[in-house]
Amino acid sequence: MPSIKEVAQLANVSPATVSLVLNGKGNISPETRQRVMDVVHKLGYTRNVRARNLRDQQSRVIGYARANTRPEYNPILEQFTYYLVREIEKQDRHLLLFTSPDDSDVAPYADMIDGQHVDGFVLSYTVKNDVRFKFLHEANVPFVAFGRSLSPMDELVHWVDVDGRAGMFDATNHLIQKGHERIAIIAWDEESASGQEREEGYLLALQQAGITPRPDFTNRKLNGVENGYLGASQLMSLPNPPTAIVCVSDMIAAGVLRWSVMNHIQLGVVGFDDHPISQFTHPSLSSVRQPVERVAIRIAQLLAKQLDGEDVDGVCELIPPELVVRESSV
Amino acid sequence: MPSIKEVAQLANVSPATVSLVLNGKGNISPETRQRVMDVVHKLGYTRNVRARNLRDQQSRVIGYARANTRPEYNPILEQFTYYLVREIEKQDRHLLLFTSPDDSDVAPYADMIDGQHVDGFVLSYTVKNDVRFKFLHEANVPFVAFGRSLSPMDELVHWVDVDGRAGMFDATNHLIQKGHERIAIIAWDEESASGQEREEGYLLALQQAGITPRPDFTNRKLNGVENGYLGASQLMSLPNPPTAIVCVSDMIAAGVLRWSVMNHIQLGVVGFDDHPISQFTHPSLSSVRQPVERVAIRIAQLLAKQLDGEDVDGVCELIPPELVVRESSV
DNA sequence: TTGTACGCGTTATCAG
DNA sequence: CTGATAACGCGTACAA
Repeated sequence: MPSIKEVAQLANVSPATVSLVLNGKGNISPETRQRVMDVVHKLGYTRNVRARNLRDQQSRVIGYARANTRPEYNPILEQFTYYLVREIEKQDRHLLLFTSPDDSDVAPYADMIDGQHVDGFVLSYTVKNDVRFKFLHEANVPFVAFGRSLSPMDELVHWVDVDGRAGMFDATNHLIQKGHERIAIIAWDEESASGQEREEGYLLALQQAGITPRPDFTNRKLNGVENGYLGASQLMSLPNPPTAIVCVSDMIAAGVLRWSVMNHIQLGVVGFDDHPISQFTHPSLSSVRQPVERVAIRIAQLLAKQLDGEDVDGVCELIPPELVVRESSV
Repeated sequence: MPSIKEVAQLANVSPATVSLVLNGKGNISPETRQRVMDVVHKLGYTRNVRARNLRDQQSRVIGYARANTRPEYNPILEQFTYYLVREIEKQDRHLLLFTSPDDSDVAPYADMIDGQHVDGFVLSYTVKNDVRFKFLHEANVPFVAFGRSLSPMDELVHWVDVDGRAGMFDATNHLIQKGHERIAIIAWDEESASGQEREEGYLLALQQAGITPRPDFTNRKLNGVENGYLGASQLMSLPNPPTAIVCVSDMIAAGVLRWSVMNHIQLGVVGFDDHPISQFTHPSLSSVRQPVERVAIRIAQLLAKQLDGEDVDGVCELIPPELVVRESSV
């Protein structure tokens, strides 16, 4: 692996000159420039990124944690990660994956900072009062979150989120338009920031249609197909049961669908995420599609701004999702 | 961020001494050692990993590419990535994600090597005669592949794979035991190494049962639920159509299931991967479960061996998968 | 254009 | 036997 010194020797110039040529800086005569470039090509020289980063006191690496508390898999985050990497590479940065035993554990983040492995972070799976927001903000480490903490910290930090309230409002409203009046929801536990948003959209749509929400129509479950099945069976054994169910995720919705097919009871169902399999469940599942690519791109851009020192505090963006209507809600 | 120099000054020793203490090397008196450690703790000093890596000529980072030619998502690889990161962290290494326009494009790999971002690679989505094998082997860069190339290169490099032949043999044999005689397969294109293995298992099981394979019973599709649907409709319009279909992936199998439900035709179906949704399709899907965690752990270990210089050439491992029987094949 | 110092930790060499 | 000095890895910025 040739170094800048070898190039300098062969080109009869100083290492400094080579550096300037490589970076298009300084006043270098065309001949010298040419001579240097020739040697660079002949040797197949490529700059040692690590040396440069050491000097610049940066790593040009972004950290992104995968929590292991959620073995259920998440196609949204998988896509998100892909788009994120792609956008970050445009900035000549890279994405480093690390694990976190728990989303509310800041220790792995501290380790990454102390080891100076990363210049900043992307967070996902945010929860209410997410401790990472406070920790990273106080540590003065750049980061952008996919999702909010629904706390005052949201004013101070950078986040991009899908407007779950609008999405669930649309979903619920769509069912109302189809004639449903008894609409239930299967939501996550109250700790989930995104879950809470989606619930609010549901309630809002009911209110606007003059329907009084029934407390027993809110069923809380962890994510998962089996939990959707369970939730549906619980909701449908209520007196005066719902005729339609909105779900905070397609996994849950798939379980609801499964229950309705098994029990031969027609049910309006709308999910959330537009999971790849939604178009092929039976019946196919109406869902709220998250604009994952847009989110990833914006996050990468906001992070780059911070990293490049253009910081303005508290930039945030809410991106509206899109309702995709299929057989489960016609 | 305190440096080793500051620690040295406060402890009244030289930076070298601090380094020796930190690494438990050299002959340092207990008092000096204690004095240094006290200052280290007082300052909250952590070693600058980048400086160390520059000196050691390594990055302690493993590269892993995500190809963007396959927007369909893959829960197996998502899990795989997670387990991989976890195991690699035990080695004080990290996983760097990068994108590749195409699995058979080595340019992104070359870039990562030239930039000295990584010490080695993990490959997945291997294809027949995978060009990356040859390239990385010749470049003398350590790597371990999840999957083979079904070429002579397989003898020279390191790979770990799930025994798709055994898995598909079991799946097919299971259907034969259930009384099926006309069993078709929906496979991938012939470029896919893992796809070919699985086909062989299918053929093997038929042969062993004395069933002559029908060429028109092999249907090739790209992965995806919609393609499974299409494949099923094509196979089922053949004269003397199959009574059962094995599929190289659960995505494809889900499409087959969908077709069979829509057309009210009972069909034995077995998929491959044990996708999380398989237990909740209607009917639930029998599938071949990949031991992803074991694969990831072995890959990380084999890579570590190479990186630590214990190289032995051509270590490879075939790990048997497990058939999970559900409603679609009873 | 170039010499030189610097970023930071490690290790071989050398002095006490 | 203990610990300091200096060179090294490599690229970049500033003064000359």
